[in-house]
Amino acid sequence: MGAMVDDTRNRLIESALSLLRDEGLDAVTLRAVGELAGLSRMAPYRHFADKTALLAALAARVITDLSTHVAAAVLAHTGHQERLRAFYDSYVEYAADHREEYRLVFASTFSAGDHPEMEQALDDVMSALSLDVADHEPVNKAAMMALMATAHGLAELVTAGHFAHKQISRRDVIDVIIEGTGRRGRAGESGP
Amino acid sequence: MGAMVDDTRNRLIESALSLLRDEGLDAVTLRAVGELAGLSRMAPYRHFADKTALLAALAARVITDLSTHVAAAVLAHTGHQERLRAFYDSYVEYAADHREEYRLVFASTFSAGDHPEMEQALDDVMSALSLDVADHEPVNKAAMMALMATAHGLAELVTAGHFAHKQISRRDVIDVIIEGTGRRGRAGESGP
DNA sequence: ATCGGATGTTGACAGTGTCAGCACGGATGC
DNA sequence: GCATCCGTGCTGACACTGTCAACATCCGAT
Repeated sequence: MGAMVDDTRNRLIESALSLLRDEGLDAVTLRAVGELAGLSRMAPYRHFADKTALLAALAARVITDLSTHVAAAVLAHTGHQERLRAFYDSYVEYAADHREEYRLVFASTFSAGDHPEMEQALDDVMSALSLDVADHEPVNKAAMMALMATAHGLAELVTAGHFAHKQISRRDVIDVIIEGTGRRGRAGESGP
Repeated sequence: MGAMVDDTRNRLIESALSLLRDEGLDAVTLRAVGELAGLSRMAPYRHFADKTALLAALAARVITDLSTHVAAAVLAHTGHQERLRAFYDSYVEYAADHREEYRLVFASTFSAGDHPEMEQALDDVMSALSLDVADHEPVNKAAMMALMATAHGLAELVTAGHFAHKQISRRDVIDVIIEGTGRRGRAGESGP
């Protein structure tokens, strides 16, 4: 296939990421991406089926970044409660600090299940993070899902500005959640 | 201002909603909306500042619908645990049955805080629903936020297809969540 | 040396949101 | 009664987008 591990392909993703960060999703146009990568518009079509394929690849990259960030934070703590807090804190922190990127991952433009690369990245993140949070004990799938749903919901409310606007601190909300979540997360009752 | 309580304005919103439901967000173009309302393209501009303003108004409408649906389900039950379950169930159900509409509400196209009409609708929903769920006892803001975050996170994972694809039932995940959430949701410790 | 495929380029096109400018119609002033 | 104005609607034009075709180039295998 491509030259050295698909060099230009990565350069295109990197260009798209840069545009997304600096100027928002609207600025990520194929023409702009191509130009920033030192190529012409249609160049991306030699590496991606269409624009959404490029965005999906970019989303996969973002997911990996998020995962790295959160995993590092979680593993820096010991004890279930502490890791759980580190998980929520770092997850929301990443989303807040990388608003445009985070929102891209859940953007409505791709049905998520359409792009295997992205689906794969999401699966990896979920199982890996759940394992870390639960101190590497087996985790049941439903609990894993609940964990991710809660984290994501928090992140969206934060990136949508529903915290800053009101007089609510992230910390308080996470406290409330942990209070309830602390007792779950390990293997247990249900499971297909 | 407009004629009878802004008749055409509502007709435009209704047309946009119809398009959104039947053909997805991409099909909601100003030209199509105008035509479906029996008008020309630029007509919407006499009632909305630009396209995102129309979408925001539409989103506000969807939020109200969602709220009605969930409130009815919650109030049909008694007891904290039962209402909590009804809340999650009906919320997720609405999102699953009105995928495109639900995703519009949290679409990245508007920063949410930009459009007061929508912000207002969201605030109303949150406080009203939280009150219902908590059996009309005072609710602390952080708990309210936690409730909404969890419900929204669940809804997004469902509409993104992350449940159907895997072998996980909504029910199991909601069970796990309720198990932890049951003890919160009332007024309590913290406060601004 | 030559062929083929991968990679990249420009031309063209339909579709989009939006800015101007013009047309109508009813309410309001005298 | 007439003039005026403003809310509402329309078409024309424009810049920009994603994408299809068709053409150029280069490098490795035959």
